[in-house]
Amino acid sequence: MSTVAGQGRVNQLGGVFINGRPLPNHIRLKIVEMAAAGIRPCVISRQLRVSHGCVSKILNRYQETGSIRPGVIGGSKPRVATVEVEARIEQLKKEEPQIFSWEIRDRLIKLDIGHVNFEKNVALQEGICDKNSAPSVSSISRLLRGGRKEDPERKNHSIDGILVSEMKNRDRINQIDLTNKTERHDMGRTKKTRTR
DNA sequence: CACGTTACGGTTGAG
DNA sequence: CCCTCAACCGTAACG
Repeated sequence: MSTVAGQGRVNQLGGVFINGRPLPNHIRLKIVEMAAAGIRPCVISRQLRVSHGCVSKILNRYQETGSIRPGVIGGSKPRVATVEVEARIEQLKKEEPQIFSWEIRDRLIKLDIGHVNFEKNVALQEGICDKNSAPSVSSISRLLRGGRKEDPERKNHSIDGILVSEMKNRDRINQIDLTNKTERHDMGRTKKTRTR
């Protein structure tokens, strides 16, 4: 194990942390275990050398989600471009090869006015897309530039799976029996040697 | 004093 | 391949 140590810093309490990164799982677990044992947050903070703000946040999150894990970092929201919209983008480009991406976007927005788009409405209701509901210019140009590497069929089920599992977790809040459950959900964090 | 909240400087990753 | 940018991070400090 590389144990690359990363950029470790030391906080006011003498605890080690990596700026911008979540606290390691074992500490998060410890925080929740101690709280479950009736230990006050301020004591947990001092003993584990984790800022009280962080203890507060983790405990709070655990109460409302039942999960020890940090939130999902990075990435971007699901594409707002539906298959319909994508088709339209490609069509516009074919009809007028010299057209600029921003013009396509512009037209997309106009075309959508007064035209009820079911897929779009669903996306809006689910907060997947904003009031503009038009793909970004960069997204359009990338698509046109041959970026076509996205799997054709959406795989929402995986997301659903995650949400469902978190919901189940939530049900366990009532009976905190961490003493023998040892919550081991360390999903393999395959370090992919970033070169950033 | 305990602790909820948030500005800040930071990282991540899908698009 | 590189860039963008919104989502998240923990600390420090305020109230």
